[in-house]
Amino acid sequence: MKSQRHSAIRELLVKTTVTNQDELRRKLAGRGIHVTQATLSRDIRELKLLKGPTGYALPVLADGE
Amino acid sequence: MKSQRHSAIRELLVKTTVTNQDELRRKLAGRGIHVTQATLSRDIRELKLLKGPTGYALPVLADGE
DNA sequence: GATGAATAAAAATTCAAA
DNA sequence: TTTGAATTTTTATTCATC
Repeated sequence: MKSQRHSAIRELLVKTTVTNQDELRRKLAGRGIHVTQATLSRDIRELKLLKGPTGYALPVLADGE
Repeated sequence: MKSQRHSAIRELLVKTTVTNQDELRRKLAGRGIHVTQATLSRDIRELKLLKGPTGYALPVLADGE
């Protein structure tokens, strides 16, 4: 289910460093969530993640977002 | 000169939206600064730019950075 | 609508070379 | 030490399928 995967991604990002989508894929797989890179690319867009020098990060959201 | 190009990049980012490195390259070229994608990839790292849903953005820097 | 496989596009890196 | 050309790697998209 997508919403659970999104939650798992958020958690991973606050707890660990995620450098690229394949690393994210492997970390999710370690939690039993198996998806492909294409799906993670879409998730990253939907979650509005930022990619910076140290990897992916959660955005600061305005009220209501 | 790299430092001037970095300044130009910062200016472009606050004034315009830059979606990808080739667009950045073209906008810099419009200012007379001609470099390749490889150079811009390095600049982006050096400037610690973030890439988000709307394009590249300047980072919020801590004091002293 | 959500996903994967394949592909295209974008970005990072390597390897000269100045 | 900075850069470009070529290459590799990573990410986004397309095109089916469920």
